[in-house]
Amino acid sequence: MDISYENNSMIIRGIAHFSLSECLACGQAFRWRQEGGGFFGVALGCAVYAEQQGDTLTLRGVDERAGAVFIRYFDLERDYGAIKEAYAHDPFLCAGMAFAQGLRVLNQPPFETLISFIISANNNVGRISRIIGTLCERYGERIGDGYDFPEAEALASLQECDLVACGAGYRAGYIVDTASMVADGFDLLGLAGMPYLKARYTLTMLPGVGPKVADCVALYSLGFTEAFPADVWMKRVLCEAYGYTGKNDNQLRAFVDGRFGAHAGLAQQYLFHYARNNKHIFTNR
DNA sequence: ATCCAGGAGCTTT
DNA sequence: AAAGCTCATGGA
Repeated sequence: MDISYENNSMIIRGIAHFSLSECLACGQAFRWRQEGGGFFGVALGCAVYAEQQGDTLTLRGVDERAGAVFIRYFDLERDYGAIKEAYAHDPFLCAGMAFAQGLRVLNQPPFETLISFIISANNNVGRISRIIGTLCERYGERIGDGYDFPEAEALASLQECDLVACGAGYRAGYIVDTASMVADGFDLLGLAGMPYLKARYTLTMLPGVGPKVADCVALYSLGFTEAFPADVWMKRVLCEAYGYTGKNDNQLRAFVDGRFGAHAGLAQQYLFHYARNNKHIFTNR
């Protein structure tokens, strides 16, 4: 992998196992918009136009100062080839990895991830994106041609009705209350230094955050690759493709840990994307 | 019209 | 502990 900068652009050449469109359109990030041949989005305080040609990724709007955090954002320092080899014995997962060979798990800002996945509860991707977009336009900082995700303090200062007006529905109260706890000192970043299970449990102290949303935050923003967000689709996969018959959260986690191990979250991302785009393989749908 | 969506929280067995 | 009910909203 070779990194260079020119004209306020970051250019990363020689990336293997990477597809920009697969990474940005697989339900883990909600704020990138397809535009021309690439994607526009505001991330990490930069208004970015991202474009991929072969094994080269160009990020317009990212300079040397911001470069390193984007390497991490796209998870480009991780050896996905080695991880795929470790899963080569699993036929169903292999089908998923073959279906989206360039899928990676992004590392997004914790507060944005937290609020986004509180909104995701009992909701669909299209509407989740629309709600978050409205939230950013109304309460986020203007950056270039877009808006950043609002700070915790900004959301904490709102009333429930303000978030209902953004389309958040019954989750409006959860958003205000969770944002207030973060603004009031709940240490989101500190969770990354805890053992996974402790971080996961601590996250569920926040209103609107249960086991699944906690796993999304752990996986997509805190670096816990063993976290395995289990939504309705993943449960279909586990039951129908892996013979899972458990009932509660502990049983599911034990099953997943034994089956997928330390990179269960990455496996989950391949499986989720594969399942959502191949609904015909499930009987329960 | 009815069902569903990257669930969570509260109430009832 | 485990199963059941409800929650706001828009698209299919």
